[in-house]
Amino acid sequence: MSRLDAGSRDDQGALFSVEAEGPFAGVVFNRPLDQVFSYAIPKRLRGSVKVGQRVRVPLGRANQPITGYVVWIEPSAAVDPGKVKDVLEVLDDPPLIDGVMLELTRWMAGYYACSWGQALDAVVPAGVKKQAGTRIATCLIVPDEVRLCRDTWTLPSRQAEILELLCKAVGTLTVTDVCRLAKCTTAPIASLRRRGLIHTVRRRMSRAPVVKPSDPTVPEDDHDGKAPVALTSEQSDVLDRLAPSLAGDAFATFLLHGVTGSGKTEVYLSAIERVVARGKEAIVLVPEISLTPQTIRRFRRRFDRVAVLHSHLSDAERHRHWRAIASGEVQVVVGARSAIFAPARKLGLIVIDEEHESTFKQETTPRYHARDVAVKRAQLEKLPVILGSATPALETWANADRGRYTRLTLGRRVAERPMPRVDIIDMRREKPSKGQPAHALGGLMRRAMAEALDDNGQVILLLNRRGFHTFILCPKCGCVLKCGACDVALTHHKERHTALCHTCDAEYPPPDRCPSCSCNTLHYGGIGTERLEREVREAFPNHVVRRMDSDTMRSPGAYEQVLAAFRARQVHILLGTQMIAKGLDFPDVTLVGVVNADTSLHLPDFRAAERTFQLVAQVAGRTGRGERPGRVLVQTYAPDAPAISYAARHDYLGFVAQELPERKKHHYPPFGRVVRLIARGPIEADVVAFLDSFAGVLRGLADPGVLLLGPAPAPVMKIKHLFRYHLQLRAPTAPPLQALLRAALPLADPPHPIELAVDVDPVSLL
DNA sequence: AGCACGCCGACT
DNA sequence: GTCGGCGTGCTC
Repeated sequence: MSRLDAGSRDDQGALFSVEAEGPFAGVVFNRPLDQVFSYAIPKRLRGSVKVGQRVRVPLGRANQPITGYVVWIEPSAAVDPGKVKDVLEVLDDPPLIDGVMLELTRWMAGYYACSWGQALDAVVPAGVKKQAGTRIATCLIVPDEVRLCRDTWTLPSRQAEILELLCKAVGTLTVTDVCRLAKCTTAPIASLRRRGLIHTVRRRMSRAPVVKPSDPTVPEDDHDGKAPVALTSEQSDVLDRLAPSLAGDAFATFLLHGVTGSGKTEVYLSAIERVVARGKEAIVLVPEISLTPQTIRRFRRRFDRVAVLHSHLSDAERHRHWRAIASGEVQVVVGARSAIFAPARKLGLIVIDEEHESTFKQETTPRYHARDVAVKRAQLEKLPVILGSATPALETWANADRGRYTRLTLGRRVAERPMPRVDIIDMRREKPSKGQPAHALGGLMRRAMAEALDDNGQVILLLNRRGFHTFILCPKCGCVLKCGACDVALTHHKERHTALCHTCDAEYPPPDRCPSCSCNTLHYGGIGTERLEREVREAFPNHVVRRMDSDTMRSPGAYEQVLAAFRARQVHILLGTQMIAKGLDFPDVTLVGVVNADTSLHLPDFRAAERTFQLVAQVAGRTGRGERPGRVLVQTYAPDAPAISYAARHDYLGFVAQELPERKKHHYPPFGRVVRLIARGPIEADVVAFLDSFAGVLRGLADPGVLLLGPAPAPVMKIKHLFRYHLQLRAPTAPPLQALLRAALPLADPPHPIELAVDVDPVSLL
């Protein structure tokens, strides 16, 4: 796009002869308007409007002022000169967005079917847009000639004092600063100003930076990530393969396939060291759940200037980090999904850890996948990107097979530690004793836990379901209690004394009568983490048990506190949802138990098997990480399901070999692309009618290679009183789908209040 | 997406 | 006669 660098030519605009006053600014908006609008730059703003800034401009018949992004500067407007309006105001200086980000967002707009302006708006954090943590202050300036001969005037004492203060101050002082320092009102300042001895400028300034005390809950005595450890031979082989890319300026994508415990992080750190040594910067994306103080410390120990972008930063903190990164003060940015848009200007490397994680996919518009955006950004900036995982997404694996990504393998754990032995427990044979409520833990699991604990080991138990009972059923009429707003079964949370909807968080008093037939024989069933915790406490009364799920981890710092206690061996059994499955590294864990491997296996989603495999393989990797060997027990009712049996053998390749043909059969990724269109609205019939008619439009426009399925009710039919229907478009490659969306979406006109969402490369089909 | 324009129904 | 319903079409 030669137009993108037109910004550098804006002062030459006068060379082009145009009838209206040029140059013009091309502006896009956070609206579904797929056009770039031209605005004239008025004389008073000549030279100060730059590409990548936000501007206020009038739009529409009412000339409503609206904020837009300048995407280029052009010598002449491509529309009727009579229609062109003036830019009203420039909002940012220096510009927020650089040329690479403009190109990246433009690609996102095309790929994810939104407008350029919507993509841009999603990339800039709210705190940056609001300029949080800054305000416009009146600064007091002493002209040099006054400063040099200030003794020549005789002034009232207050004014003399203030003038002296201003001359000696390092940096500029504001009116409020002076009032505070000189303990005076604004009156003497105003007098000085009237005499012409000082003048004022209005300037946007950051508020006094808040000094944060270091977090006392974080223990410092950690063993991991001290000085660079000696690399294993595999690690240094991998690094040798990466070396040319780390030293050069070429686009390359690497898949780092490393089994759990093989030391992927050490490879990242060493790779980053090399690009930092060249004066370049790196972005490291990790799933939000991995942004623990431990991870962060590991990076801070190796690099002086690390910016960490959590989801819990305040607007002001986020703004400060953004500015620090943009001004080159940061070597390494570590963050979750949105950190891929960090405004690093000398980027040399991008790392995506746990690249298979679905949290990299944004579930609101624009529904981008940070891994795929990362690869695009790397391509635009000509730099290497490393995608790391023990269980790569099948799409990534296929890209490596096709030669688009370079595969690097860490097949062995560090220190020659063996992979833990995994045993599958067929729960169909573990009969509960009659009349007793079902137990979460079978006899084999209990014995293994007792052995591990007796042997001074620690235990991790995974159960991917929150709550006490997971359903409430009426045996008389057969109905399952559902949320009033959603098509979702309620979960009984005993501690909170509530029946909870996990979709909309609505709380109901736990009923004792069936709402439809009024019988009082309601059956509470199913086992969640809360109930598992009680069972474990009863079975192991002499051991300390801690539960980790989003209910117990509500207060900030709770997560780290529990992990610190577990590390200090004050806790013997740690149980929880998938938040305990990933990335934890505790050397004394000798047993991992998967309480129910089947929770995600039967979901109506083509990735159900892949997810189950990943979860079991990841949690299995939490053991055998120290001197002592580890063991894994997996309870399941589907011991023959490939997802489970291959995970038990640590056999990623075997799983892939069996799963890929299944995908191929149905033209699912990686053998084709999927776009999902979701319509939602409060009246079911209207949603159906709209999606039916839009499906007709799509059929009329689609070329023969595109398969259209639906409309059908979404698996979760109703969320927050809104009925959801969807349809799927599938094609062997992306371009026909892109073309279809481009042609059809402008014709989609969902009648209010129906909304239509477009999900390109959906990660969840629920 | 907003917003104005415009063309039809029940009210001072 | 006019206030206001929301269908249509445009936005530099």
